[in-house]
Amino acid sequence: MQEEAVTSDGCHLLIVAGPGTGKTMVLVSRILFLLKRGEKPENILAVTFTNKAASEIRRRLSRAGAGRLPRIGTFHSWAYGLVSEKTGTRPYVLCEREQMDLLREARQGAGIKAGAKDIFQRLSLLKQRVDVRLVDQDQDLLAFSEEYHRLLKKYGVWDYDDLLLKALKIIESGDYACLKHVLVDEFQDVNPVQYRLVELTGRRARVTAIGDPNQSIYGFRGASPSYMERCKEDLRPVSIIKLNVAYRCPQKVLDTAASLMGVKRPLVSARPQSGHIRFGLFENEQREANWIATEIDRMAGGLSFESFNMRNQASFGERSLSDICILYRAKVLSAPIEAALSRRGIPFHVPVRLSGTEQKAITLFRHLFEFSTGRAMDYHLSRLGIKTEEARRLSSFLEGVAQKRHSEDKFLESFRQVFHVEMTEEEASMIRKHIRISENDVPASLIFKEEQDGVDFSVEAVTLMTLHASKGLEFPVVFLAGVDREIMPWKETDKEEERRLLFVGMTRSSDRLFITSSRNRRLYGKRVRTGPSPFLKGIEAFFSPVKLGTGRPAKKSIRRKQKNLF
DNA sequence: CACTAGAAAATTTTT
DNA sequence: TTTTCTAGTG
Repeated sequence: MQEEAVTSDGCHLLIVAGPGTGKTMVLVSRILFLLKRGEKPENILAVTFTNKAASEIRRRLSRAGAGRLPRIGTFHSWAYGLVSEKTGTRPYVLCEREQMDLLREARQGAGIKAGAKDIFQRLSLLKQRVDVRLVDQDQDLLAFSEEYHRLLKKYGVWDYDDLLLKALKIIESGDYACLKHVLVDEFQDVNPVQYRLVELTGRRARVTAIGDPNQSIYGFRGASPSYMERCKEDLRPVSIIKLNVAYRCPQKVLDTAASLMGVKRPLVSARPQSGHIRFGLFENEQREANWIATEIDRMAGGLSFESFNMRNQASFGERSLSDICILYRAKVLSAPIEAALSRRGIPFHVPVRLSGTEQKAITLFRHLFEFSTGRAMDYHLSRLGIKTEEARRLSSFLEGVAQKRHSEDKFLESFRQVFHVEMTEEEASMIRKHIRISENDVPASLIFKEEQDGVDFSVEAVTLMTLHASKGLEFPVVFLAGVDREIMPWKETDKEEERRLLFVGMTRSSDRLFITSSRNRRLYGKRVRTGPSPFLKGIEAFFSPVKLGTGRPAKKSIRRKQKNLF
Protein backbone atom coordinates (compact mmCIF):
# COMPACT_ATOMS: atom_id res chain seq x y z
CA MET A 1 0.00 0.00 0.00
CA GLN A 2 2.83 2.34 0.81
CA GLU A 3 4.38 1.73 -2.57
CA GLU A 4 1.10 2.33 -4.30
CA ALA A 5 0.74 5.61 -2.42
CA VAL A 6 4.24 6.68 -3.33
CA THR A 7 3.96 5.93 -7.03
CA SER A 8 0.29 6.70 -7.64
CA ASP A 9 -0.05 8.70 -10.80
CA GLY A 10 -2.56 10.44 -12.94
CA CYS A 11 -4.89 12.18 -10.53
CA HIS A 12 -5.25 13.62 -7.08
CA LEU A 13 -4.41 11.36 -4.20
CA LEU A 14 -5.92 11.02 -0.76
CA ILE A 15 -3.95 8.88 1.65
CA VAL A 16 -5.69 7.83 4.84
CA ALA A 17 -2.89 6.92 7.15
CA GLY A 18 -3.55 5.73 10.68
CA PRO A 19 -1.04 6.09 13.51
CA GLY A 20 2.34 4.56 12.80
CA THR A 21 1.55 3.52 9.24
CA GLY A 22 4.51 5.43 7.82
CA LYS A 23 2.86 8.69 6.89
CA THR A 24 5.99 10.82 6.81
CA MET A 25 7.92 8.05 5.11
CA VAL A 26 5.36 7.89 2.34
CA LEU A 27 5.33 11.65 1.95
CA VAL A 28 9.10 11.83 1.70
CA SER A 29 9.30 8.85 -0.64
CA ARG A 30 6.67 10.34 -2.88
CA ILE A 31 8.60 13.58 -3.19
CA LEU A 32 11.70 11.56 -4.03
CA PHE A 33 9.70 9.59 -6.56
CA LEU A 34 8.46 12.75 -8.25
CA LEU A 35 11.95 14.23 -8.35
CA LYS A 36 13.44 11.07 -9.74
CA ARG A 37 10.78 11.04 -12.41
CA GLY A 38 12.07 14.40 -13.52
CA GLU A 39 9.72 16.89 -11.89
CA LYS A 40 11.45 20.19 -11.23
CA PRO A 41 11.79 20.99 -7.52
CA GLU A 42 10.22 24.43 -8.01
CA ASN A 43 7.04 22.76 -9.29
CA ILE A 44 6.61 20.78 -6.10
CA LEU A 45 5.30 22.19 -2.84
CA ALA A 46 5.01 20.27 0.40
CA VAL A 47 2.84 21.89 3.06
CA THR A 48 2.92 21.18 6.78
CA PHE A 49 1.42 22.82 9.85
CA THR A 50 4.57 23.36 11.84
CA ASN A 51 8.06 24.43 11.01
CA LYS A 52 9.29 21.43 12.92
CA ALA A 53 7.48 19.06 10.57
CA ALA A 54 8.79 20.97 7.57
CA SER A 55 12.39 20.70 8.77
CA GLU A 56 11.93 17.01 9.43
CA ILE A 57 10.83 16.41 5.85
CA ARG A 58 13.69 18.53 4.58
CA ARG A 59 16.13 16.60 6.73
CA ARG A 60 14.92 13.24 5.51
CA LEU A 61 15.00 14.33 1.88
CA SER A 62 18.57 15.56 2.18
CA ARG A 63 19.61 12.37 3.88
CA ALA A 64 18.12 10.40 1.02
CA GLY A 65 20.25 12.43 -1.36
CA ALA A 66 17.43 14.37 -2.96
CA GLY A 67 19.69 17.08 -4.34
CA ARG A 68 17.91 20.36 -4.95
CA LEU A 69 14.93 20.40 -2.59
CA PRO A 70 11.40 21.41 -3.51
CA ARG A 71 9.57 24.06 -1.54
CA ILE A 72 8.69 22.72 1.85
CA GLY A 73 7.00 24.86 4.46
CA THR A 74 3.98 25.64 6.58
CA PHE A 75 0.72 26.97 5.23
CA HIS A 76 1.73 30.34 6.59
CA SER A 77 5.16 30.36 4.97
CA TRP A 78 3.50 29.47 1.70
CA ALA A 79 1.08 32.34 2.20
CA TYR A 80 3.93 34.61 3.23
CA GLY A 81 5.78 33.80 0.03
CA LEU A 82 2.71 34.54 -2.10
CA VAL A 83 2.00 37.81 -0.33
CA SER A 84 5.55 39.12 -0.39
CA GLU A 85 5.89 38.23 -4.04
CA LYS A 86 2.69 39.98 -4.91
CA THR A 87 3.28 43.11 -2.83
CA GLY A 88 7.05 43.26 -3.18
CA THR A 89 7.42 43.73 0.58
CA ARG A 90 8.21 41.63 3.60
CA PRO A 91 5.03 41.80 5.65
CA TYR A 92 5.46 42.10 9.42
CA VAL A 93 3.34 39.48 11.13
CA LEU A 94 2.40 40.03 14.77
CA CYS A 95 3.37 37.44 17.33
CA GLU A 96 0.75 36.35 19.82
CA ARG A 97 1.72 38.86 22.43
CA GLU A 98 1.77 41.76 20.00
CA GLN A 99 -1.60 40.68 18.76
CA MET A 100 -2.97 40.66 22.29
CA ASP A 101 -1.64 44.15 22.93
CA LEU A 102 -3.23 45.41 19.76
CA LEU A 103 -6.55 43.79 20.44
CA ARG A 104 -6.70 45.36 23.88
CA GLU A 105 -6.16 48.67 22.21
CA ALA A 106 -8.89 47.87 19.72
CA ARG A 107 -11.22 46.89 22.50
CA GLN A 108 -10.64 50.26 24.18
CA GLY A 109 -11.11 52.11 20.92
CA ALA A 110 -14.35 50.37 20.14
CA GLY A 111 -15.61 50.82 23.69
CA ILE A 112 -16.55 47.21 24.21
CA LYS A 113 -17.19 45.70 27.59
CA ALA A 114 -16.86 42.05 26.67
CA GLY A 115 -13.62 40.26 27.57
CA ALA A 116 -10.84 40.98 25.12
CA LYS A 117 -9.68 37.44 24.74
CA ASP A 118 -13.15 36.10 24.26
CA ILE A 119 -14.14 38.49 21.53
CA PHE A 120 -10.86 38.03 19.77
CA GLN A 121 -11.17 34.27 19.82
CA ARG A 122 -14.50 34.62 18.11
CA LEU A 123 -13.12 36.95 15.47
CA SER A 124 -10.16 34.73 14.75
CA LEU A 125 -12.32 31.66 14.30
CA LEU A 126 -14.50 33.68 11.99
CA LYS A 127 -11.56 34.75 9.91
CA GLN A 128 -10.59 31.14 9.44
CA ARG A 129 -13.82 30.47 7.65
CA VAL A 130 -14.82 31.33 4.16
CA ASP A 131 -18.54 30.82 4.41
CA VAL A 132 -19.50 33.44 7.01
CA ARG A 133 -20.41 37.04 6.46
CA LEU A 134 -19.10 39.38 9.09
CA VAL A 135 -22.13 41.60 8.63
CA ASP A 136 -24.34 38.94 10.19
CA GLN A 137 -22.44 38.99 13.46
CA ASP A 138 -23.37 40.96 16.56
CA GLN A 139 -22.62 44.63 17.10
CA ASP A 140 -19.78 44.21 19.58
CA LEU A 141 -17.88 41.87 17.33
CA LEU A 142 -18.46 44.08 14.35
CA ALA A 143 -17.24 47.20 16.12
CA PHE A 144 -14.27 45.35 17.49
CA SER A 145 -13.36 43.90 14.13
CA GLU A 146 -13.54 47.27 12.46
CA GLU A 147 -11.32 48.94 15.03
CA TYR A 148 -8.85 46.06 15.13
CA HIS A 149 -8.42 46.01 11.38
CA ARG A 150 -8.14 49.77 11.29
CA LEU A 151 -5.22 49.50 13.70
CA LEU A 152 -3.55 46.75 11.68
CA LYS A 153 -3.81 48.95 8.63
CA LYS A 154 -2.65 52.05 10.44
CA TYR A 155 0.50 50.34 11.63
CA GLY A 156 0.99 48.39 8.44
CA VAL A 157 1.15 45.03 10.18
CA TRP A 158 -0.48 41.65 9.59
CA ASP A 159 -1.99 38.92 11.68
CA TYR A 160 -1.73 35.24 10.79
CA ASP A 161 -5.33 34.94 9.69
CA ASP A 162 -5.09 37.85 7.28
CA LEU A 163 -1.95 36.40 5.78
CA LEU A 164 -3.86 33.26 4.80
CA LEU A 165 -6.86 35.25 3.61
CA LYS A 166 -4.68 37.40 1.38
CA ALA A 167 -2.98 34.31 0.00
CA LEU A 168 -6.39 32.90 -0.80
CA LYS A 169 -7.24 36.07 -2.72
CA ILE A 170 -4.04 35.71 -4.73
CA ILE A 171 -4.74 32.08 -5.52
CA GLU A 172 -8.30 32.97 -6.46
CA SER A 173 -7.02 35.56 -8.89
CA GLY A 174 -4.89 32.87 -10.49
CA ASP A 175 -1.90 35.18 -10.58
CA TYR A 176 0.78 32.98 -9.06
CA ALA A 177 3.64 30.79 -10.17
CA CYS A 178 2.21 27.51 -11.33
CA LEU A 179 2.76 24.32 -9.37
CA LYS A 180 2.47 20.77 -10.56
CA HIS A 181 2.34 18.94 -7.25
CA VAL A 182 1.08 20.03 -3.86
CA LEU A 183 1.50 17.61 -0.98
CA VAL A 184 -0.29 18.34 2.27
CA ASP A 185 0.63 16.66 5.53
CA GLU A 186 -1.79 16.28 8.48
CA PHE A 187 -4.70 17.03 6.18
CA GLN A 188 -7.21 16.36 8.96
CA ASP A 189 -6.04 19.61 10.58
CA VAL A 190 -6.86 22.05 7.79
CA ASN A 191 -9.19 24.92 8.57
CA PRO A 192 -11.66 26.18 5.96
CA VAL A 193 -9.32 28.79 4.52
CA GLN A 194 -6.47 26.32 4.27
CA TYR A 195 -8.76 23.79 2.67
CA ARG A 196 -9.92 26.28 0.07
CA LEU A 197 -6.30 27.16 -0.63
CA VAL A 198 -5.52 23.52 -1.37
CA GLU A 199 -8.70 22.94 -3.30
CA LEU A 200 -8.12 25.92 -5.59
CA THR A 201 -4.49 25.05 -6.15
CA GLY A 202 -5.71 21.58 -7.00
CA ARG A 203 -7.46 22.89 -10.07
CA ARG A 204 -4.08 23.42 -11.68
CA ALA A 205 -1.90 20.99 -9.76
CA ARG A 206 -2.04 17.44 -8.44
CA VAL A 207 -2.85 17.30 -4.77
CA THR A 208 -1.57 14.63 -2.43
CA ALA A 209 -3.37 14.88 0.88
CA ILE A 210 -2.26 12.69 3.76
CA GLY A 211 -4.07 12.48 7.04
CA ASP A 212 -6.03 10.52 9.62
CA PRO A 213 -9.50 11.69 10.56
CA ASN A 214 -9.14 9.89 13.88
CA GLN A 215 -6.29 12.17 14.84
CA SER A 216 -8.06 15.44 14.23
CA ILE A 217 -7.57 17.27 17.53
CA TYR A 218 -7.48 20.90 16.53
CA GLY A 219 -11.15 21.67 16.05
CA PHE A 220 -10.83 24.36 18.70
CA ARG A 221 -8.64 26.35 16.40
CA GLY A 222 -10.79 25.96 13.35
CA ALA A 223 -9.78 22.61 11.89
CA SER A 224 -12.37 20.13 10.73
CA PRO A 225 -11.86 16.44 9.95
CA SER A 226 -14.82 16.65 7.58
CA TYR A 227 -12.54 17.92 4.85
CA MET A 228 -11.04 14.49 4.48
CA GLU A 229 -14.45 13.39 3.23
CA ARG A 230 -15.29 16.56 1.40
CA CYS A 231 -12.14 16.53 -0.71
CA LYS A 232 -13.31 13.35 -2.38
CA GLU A 233 -15.96 15.49 -4.05
CA ASP A 234 -13.88 18.58 -4.67
CA LEU A 235 -10.67 17.03 -5.95
CA ARG A 236 -11.64 14.94 -8.90
CA PRO A 237 -10.62 12.49 -10.06
CA VAL A 238 -9.04 11.23 -6.86
CA SER A 239 -7.48 7.91 -5.87
CA ILE A 240 -7.95 6.93 -2.27
CA ILE A 241 -5.42 4.75 -0.55
CA LYS A 242 -5.66 3.48 2.99
CA LEU A 243 -2.55 2.42 4.84
CA ASN A 244 -3.66 -0.42 7.06
CA VAL A 245 -0.44 -1.77 8.44
CA ALA A 246 0.94 -0.09 11.54
CA TYR A 247 4.62 -0.29 12.33
CA ARG A 248 4.51 1.33 15.74
CA CYS A 249 1.85 -0.04 18.03
CA PRO A 250 1.45 -3.61 19.21
CA GLN A 251 -1.79 -5.26 18.10
CA LYS A 252 -3.27 -4.99 21.54
CA VAL A 253 -2.88 -1.23 21.58
CA LEU A 254 -4.35 -0.97 18.10
CA ASP A 255 -7.33 -3.10 19.07
CA THR A 256 -8.00 -1.09 22.19
CA ALA A 257 -7.67 2.19 20.34
CA ALA A 258 -9.99 0.92 17.60
CA SER A 259 -12.50 -0.17 20.19
CA LEU A 260 -12.35 3.27 21.76
CA MET A 261 -13.19 4.84 18.41
CA GLY A 262 -15.83 2.28 17.55
CA VAL A 263 -13.82 1.23 14.52
CA LYS A 264 -14.72 -2.21 13.29
CA ARG A 265 -11.52 -3.10 11.54
CA PRO A 266 -8.43 -2.21 13.53
CA LEU A 267 -5.11 -1.59 11.86
CA VAL A 268 -2.88 -4.62 11.54
CA SER A 269 0.30 -4.47 13.57
CA ALA A 270 3.55 -5.38 11.91
CA ARG A 271 5.31 -5.58 15.24
CA PRO A 272 6.15 -8.74 17.09
CA GLN A 273 3.42 -9.40 19.58
CA SER A 274 4.20 -7.63 22.77
CA GLY A 275 2.79 -4.85 24.79
CA HIS A 276 0.25 -4.89 27.49
CA ILE A 277 -2.06 -2.25 28.75
CA ARG A 278 -2.46 -1.59 32.43
CA PHE A 279 -4.99 0.53 34.14
CA GLY A 280 -4.68 1.99 37.61
CA LEU A 281 -7.28 3.82 39.64
CA PHE A 282 -5.98 5.78 42.61
CA GLU A 283 -7.43 7.63 45.54
CA ASN A 284 -5.96 11.00 44.64
CA GLU A 285 -3.49 12.65 42.30
CA GLN A 286 -0.64 12.23 44.79
CA ARG A 287 -0.99 8.47 44.86
CA GLU A 288 -1.38 8.36 41.13
CA ALA A 289 1.80 10.36 40.63
CA ASN A 290 3.71 8.30 43.17
CA TRP A 291 2.70 5.10 41.51
CA ILE A 292 3.85 6.36 38.12
CA ALA A 293 7.17 7.43 39.58
CA THR A 294 7.66 4.10 41.34
CA GLU A 295 6.84 2.19 38.21
CA ILE A 296 9.30 4.21 36.17
CA ASP A 297 11.93 3.74 38.82
CA ARG A 298 11.47 0.00 38.65
CA MET A 299 11.38 -0.12 34.87
CA ALA A 300 14.56 1.82 34.57
CA GLY A 301 16.28 -0.54 36.93
CA GLY A 302 15.97 1.19 40.25
CA LEU A 303 17.45 4.60 39.75
CA SER A 304 17.36 5.36 43.40
CA PHE A 305 19.85 2.62 44.15
CA GLU A 306 21.91 2.23 41.00
CA SER A 307 24.88 4.37 40.20
CA PHE A 308 24.38 7.21 37.77
CA ASN A 309 26.74 5.62 35.25
CA MET A 310 24.80 2.41 35.03
CA ARG A 311 21.80 4.27 33.80
CA ASN A 312 22.77 4.58 30.18
CA GLN A 313 23.16 0.95 29.41
CA ALA A 314 19.78 -0.42 30.17
CA SER A 315 20.26 -4.11 30.81
CA PHE A 316 17.85 -6.76 29.64
CA GLY A 317 14.29 -5.83 30.40
CA GLU A 318 15.21 -2.41 31.61
CA ARG A 319 14.22 0.81 30.01
CA SER A 320 16.11 3.91 29.22
CA LEU A 321 14.42 6.97 30.68
CA SER A 322 14.25 8.51 27.24
CA ASP A 323 11.97 5.64 26.20
CA ILE A 324 9.33 6.83 28.62
CA CYS A 325 6.81 9.59 28.33
CA ILE A 326 3.98 10.80 30.53
CA LEU A 327 1.06 12.46 28.81
CA TYR A 328 -1.76 14.49 30.30
CA ARG A 329 -4.70 16.54 29.10
CA ALA A 330 -3.62 19.90 30.50
CA LYS A 331 -0.43 21.38 31.87
CA VAL A 332 -1.99 21.94 35.30
CA LEU A 333 -1.99 18.18 35.76
CA SER A 334 1.77 17.89 35.52
CA ALA A 335 2.61 19.44 38.90
CA PRO A 336 2.05 16.40 41.15
CA ILE A 337 3.87 14.18 38.64
CA GLU A 338 6.85 16.49 38.48
CA ALA A 339 6.97 16.54 42.26
CA ALA A 340 6.83 12.75 42.55
CA LEU A 341 9.58 12.28 39.98
CA SER A 342 11.74 14.84 41.71
CA ARG A 343 11.32 13.14 45.06
CA ARG A 344 12.68 9.97 43.53
CA GLY A 345 15.44 11.73 41.71
CA ILE A 346 14.15 10.70 38.31
CA PRO A 347 15.24 13.24 35.69
CA PHE A 348 12.55 14.55 33.39
CA HIS A 349 11.93 17.37 31.00
CA VAL A 350 8.83 19.41 30.29
CA PRO A 351 8.46 21.73 27.33
CA VAL A 352 9.25 25.25 28.54
CA ARG A 353 6.38 27.61 29.02
CA LEU A 354 7.03 31.31 29.11
CA SER A 355 5.54 33.32 31.94
CA GLY A 356 3.66 36.52 31.23
CA THR A 357 6.63 38.55 32.44
CA GLU A 358 8.99 36.69 30.15
CA GLN A 359 6.71 37.18 27.18
CA LYS A 360 6.52 40.85 27.97
CA ALA A 361 10.28 41.24 28.15
CA ILE A 362 10.81 39.31 24.96
CA THR A 363 8.23 41.35 23.11
CA LEU A 364 9.90 44.55 24.26
CA PHE A 365 13.14 43.27 22.83
CA ARG A 366 11.40 42.20 19.65
CA HIS A 367 10.07 45.72 19.15
CA LEU A 368 13.54 47.15 19.55
CA PHE A 369 15.13 44.65 17.27
CA GLU A 370 12.51 44.64 14.54
CA PHE A 371 12.47 48.39 14.54
CA SER A 372 16.15 48.36 13.71
CA THR A 373 15.54 46.10 10.74
CA GLY A 374 13.35 48.82 9.31
CA ARG A 375 10.08 46.92 9.03
CA ALA A 376 6.85 48.40 10.38
CA MET A 377 8.88 51.10 12.12
CA ASP A 378 5.93 53.23 13.11
CA TYR A 379 4.32 50.26 14.74
CA HIS A 380 7.34 49.42 16.88
CA LEU A 381 7.88 53.05 17.82
CA SER A 382 4.30 53.35 18.94
CA ARG A 383 4.75 50.29 21.16
CA LEU A 384 7.97 51.60 22.62
CA GLY A 385 6.56 55.03 23.25
CA ILE A 386 9.20 56.76 21.17
CA LYS A 387 8.35 59.73 19.03
CA THR A 388 8.74 59.20 15.30
CA GLU A 389 10.66 62.44 14.87
CA GLU A 390 13.18 61.46 17.47
CA ALA A 391 13.74 58.16 15.76
CA ARG A 392 14.18 59.57 12.31
CA ARG A 393 17.10 61.67 13.45
CA LEU A 394 18.84 58.49 14.47
CA SER A 395 18.41 56.55 11.27
CA SER A 396 22.12 56.39 10.59
CA PHE A 397 22.67 54.70 13.90
CA LEU A 398 20.00 52.17 13.09
CA GLU A 399 21.45 51.15 9.80
CA GLY A 400 24.53 50.11 11.67
CA VAL A 401 22.75 48.06 14.29
CA ALA A 402 21.00 45.60 12.02
CA GLN A 403 24.07 44.93 9.97
CA LYS A 404 26.64 44.57 12.71
CA ARG A 405 25.12 41.48 14.28
CA HIS A 406 25.51 42.77 17.76
CA SER A 407 25.19 40.32 20.58
CA GLU A 408 21.92 40.60 22.47
CA ASP A 409 23.62 42.55 25.24
CA LYS A 410 25.38 44.98 22.97
CA PHE A 411 22.19 45.47 21.07
CA LEU A 412 20.28 46.31 24.21
CA GLU A 413 23.03 48.59 25.41
CA SER A 414 22.96 50.58 22.20
CA PHE A 415 19.28 51.10 22.53
CA ARG A 416 19.52 52.08 26.14
CA GLN A 417 21.99 54.77 25.30
CA VAL A 418 20.20 56.21 22.33
CA PHE A 419 16.57 55.88 23.27
CA HIS A 420 16.78 55.72 27.04
CA VAL A 421 14.62 52.62 26.95
CA GLU A 422 14.49 51.30 30.47
CA MET A 423 14.89 47.62 31.06
CA THR A 424 15.39 45.89 34.36
CA GLU A 425 18.18 43.41 34.85
CA GLU A 426 15.53 40.77 35.34
CA GLU A 427 14.05 41.47 31.95
CA ALA A 428 17.45 41.48 30.31
CA SER A 429 18.27 38.08 31.75
CA MET A 430 14.97 36.64 30.55
CA ILE A 431 15.80 37.83 27.09
CA ARG A 432 19.27 36.37 27.21
CA LYS A 433 17.78 33.11 28.33
CA HIS A 434 15.27 32.73 25.54
CA ILE A 435 16.35 34.78 22.56
CA ARG A 436 19.25 34.84 20.24
CA ILE A 437 20.02 37.03 17.29
CA SER A 438 20.57 34.77 14.34
CA GLU A 439 24.02 34.79 12.86
CA ASN A 440 23.03 33.11 9.63
CA ASP A 441 20.05 35.03 8.37
CA VAL A 442 20.26 38.11 6.20
CA PRO A 443 18.78 40.35 7.38
CA ALA A 444 19.43 39.21 10.93
CA SER A 445 16.44 37.73 12.75
CA LEU A 446 15.44 36.69 16.23
CA ILE A 447 15.47 33.07 17.21
CA PHE A 448 13.82 31.44 20.15
CA LYS A 449 16.42 29.19 21.66
CA GLU A 450 13.97 26.44 22.56
CA GLU A 451 12.58 26.48 19.08
CA GLN A 452 15.96 25.93 17.58
CA ASP A 453 17.18 23.36 20.03
CA GLY A 454 13.90 21.52 20.43
CA VAL A 455 13.53 18.70 22.89
CA ASP A 456 16.59 16.52 22.95
CA PHE A 457 15.30 13.00 23.26
CA SER A 458 18.76 11.55 23.57
CA VAL A 459 19.06 13.06 27.04
CA GLU A 460 18.43 10.48 29.71
CA ALA A 461 15.20 11.82 31.01
CA VAL A 462 11.50 11.05 31.07
CA THR A 463 9.46 13.27 28.79
CA LEU A 464 6.39 15.05 30.13
CA MET A 465 3.97 16.74 27.78
CA THR A 466 0.38 17.33 26.87
CA LEU A 467 -1.53 14.88 24.72
CA HIS A 468 -1.73 17.48 21.98
CA ALA A 469 2.02 17.97 21.92
CA SER A 470 2.57 14.22 21.60
CA LYS A 471 0.95 13.88 18.19
CA GLY A 472 3.38 12.41 15.73
CA LEU A 473 5.76 11.15 18.40
CA GLU A 474 6.42 7.61 19.55
CA PHE A 475 7.68 6.10 22.80
CA PRO A 476 8.13 2.49 23.91
CA VAL A 477 6.51 3.30 27.24
CA VAL A 478 3.57 5.65 27.50
CA PHE A 479 1.75 6.75 30.64
CA LEU A 480 -1.57 8.49 30.16
CA ALA A 481 -2.18 10.24 33.44
CA GLY A 482 -5.37 11.81 34.71
CA VAL A 483 -7.73 9.97 32.40
CA ASP A 484 -10.59 11.10 34.61
CA ARG A 485 -14.15 12.23 34.32
CA GLU A 486 -14.32 16.00 33.70
CA ILE A 487 -10.74 15.95 32.49
CA MET A 488 -10.97 13.49 29.63
CA PRO A 489 -13.18 14.79 28.03
CA TRP A 490 -12.36 18.20 29.42
CA LYS A 491 -15.46 19.80 30.92
CA GLU A 492 -17.88 20.83 28.18
CA THR A 493 -15.69 20.39 25.14
CA ASP A 494 -16.41 18.46 21.98
CA LYS A 495 -16.59 14.88 23.19
CA GLU A 496 -15.59 13.29 19.92
CA GLU A 497 -12.54 15.45 19.57
CA GLU A 498 -11.54 14.50 23.11
CA ARG A 499 -12.01 10.89 22.25
CA ARG A 500 -9.68 11.32 19.31
CA LEU A 501 -7.21 12.96 21.66
CA LEU A 502 -7.19 9.86 23.83
CA PHE A 503 -6.77 7.81 20.67
CA VAL A 504 -3.71 9.88 19.77
CA GLY A 505 -2.30 9.35 23.26
CA MET A 506 -2.80 5.59 23.27
CA THR A 507 -1.27 5.15 19.84
CA ARG A 508 1.97 6.85 20.86
CA SER A 509 3.04 3.60 22.46
CA SER A 510 5.24 1.15 20.63
CA ASP A 511 5.21 -1.32 23.50
CA ARG A 512 3.69 -0.65 26.89
CA LEU A 513 0.77 1.53 27.76
CA PHE A 514 -0.33 2.65 31.20
CA ILE A 515 -3.54 4.50 31.85
CA THR A 516 -4.14 6.04 35.23
CA SER A 517 -7.01 7.81 36.84
CA SER A 518 -7.87 9.20 40.22
CA ARG A 519 -11.02 9.37 42.35
CA ASN A 520 -10.16 12.77 43.76
CA ARG A 521 -8.08 15.49 42.33
CA ARG A 522 -7.00 18.91 43.44
CA LEU A 523 -7.68 21.27 40.58
CA TYR A 524 -7.34 25.05 40.77
CA GLY A 525 -7.31 24.94 44.53
CA LYS A 526 -10.48 22.90 44.78
CA ARG A 527 -10.70 19.21 45.43
CA VAL A 528 -12.99 17.65 42.87
CA ARG A 529 -14.47 14.17 42.70
CA THR A 530 -13.48 12.60 39.44
CA GLY A 531 -12.96 8.88 38.82
CA PRO A 532 -12.28 7.08 35.55
CA SER A 533 -13.08 8.75 32.25
CA PRO A 534 -16.28 7.60 30.57
CA PHE A 535 -14.13 6.82 27.54
CA LEU A 536 -12.68 3.86 29.39
CA LYS A 537 -16.08 2.26 29.69
CA GLY A 538 -16.31 -0.49 27.14
CA ILE A 539 -12.60 -0.90 26.67
CA GLU A 540 -11.69 -2.07 30.18
CA ALA A 541 -11.65 -5.64 28.95
CA PHE A 542 -8.36 -4.85 27.28
CA PHE A 543 -6.71 -3.74 30.52
CA SER A 544 -4.84 -5.50 33.26
CA PRO A 545 -5.76 -3.52 36.36
CA VAL A 546 -3.26 -2.38 38.91
CA LYS A 547 -3.95 -3.03 42.57
CA LEU A 548 -5.23 0.20 44.00
CA GLY A 549 -2.65 2.55 45.32
CA THR A 550 0.10 0.06 45.89
CA GLY A 551 1.48 -0.30 42.42
CA ARG A 552 1.40 -4.10 42.46
CA PRO A 553 -0.50 -5.95 39.76
CA ALA A 554 -3.79 -7.31 40.99
CA LYS A 555 -3.39 -11.00 40.43
CA LYS A 556 -6.16 -12.43 42.53
CA SER A 557 -9.16 -10.19 42.40
CA ILE A 558 -9.19 -8.96 38.87
CA ARG A 559 -12.85 -9.57 38.33
CA ARG A 560 -13.98 -7.76 41.42
CA LYS A 561 -11.68 -4.85 40.79
CA GLN A 562 -12.97 -4.45 37.29
CA LYS A 563 -16.53 -4.31 38.42
CA ASN A 564 -15.60 -1.62 40.87
CA LEU A 565 -13.94 0.59 38.32
CA PHE A 566 -17.10 2.46 37.41
C1' DC B 1 1.18 56.40 31.24
C1' DA B 2 2.57 53.30 35.05
C1' DC B 3 1.12 50.86 38.88
C1' DT B 4 -1.81 48.09 41.63
C1' DA B 5 -5.69 46.02 44.05
C1' DG B 6 -9.31 43.24 43.47
C1' DA B 7 -11.86 40.35 40.39
C1' DA B 8 -12.06 36.68 37.34
C1' DA B 9 -10.48 32.81 35.13
C1' DA B 10 -8.06 28.79 34.73
C1' DT B 11 -7.62 23.63 28.26
C1' DT B 12 -5.59 22.10 24.12
C1' DT B 13 -1.75 25.26 19.95
C1' DT B 14 0.50 26.92 15.58
C1' DT B 15 1.55 30.41 12.59
C1' DT C 1 -4.19 27.75 44.17
C1' DT C 2 -2.12 30.66 40.93
C1' DT C 3 -2.07 33.59 37.15
C1' DT C 4 -4.08 37.03 34.31
C1' DC C 5 -7.09 40.86 33.40
C1' DT C 6 -8.92 45.41 33.96
C1' DA C 7 -10.55 49.50 35.93
C1' DG C 8 -9.17 53.07 38.61
C1' DT C 9 -5.75 55.90 41.02
C1' DG C 10 -1.59 58.63 41.41
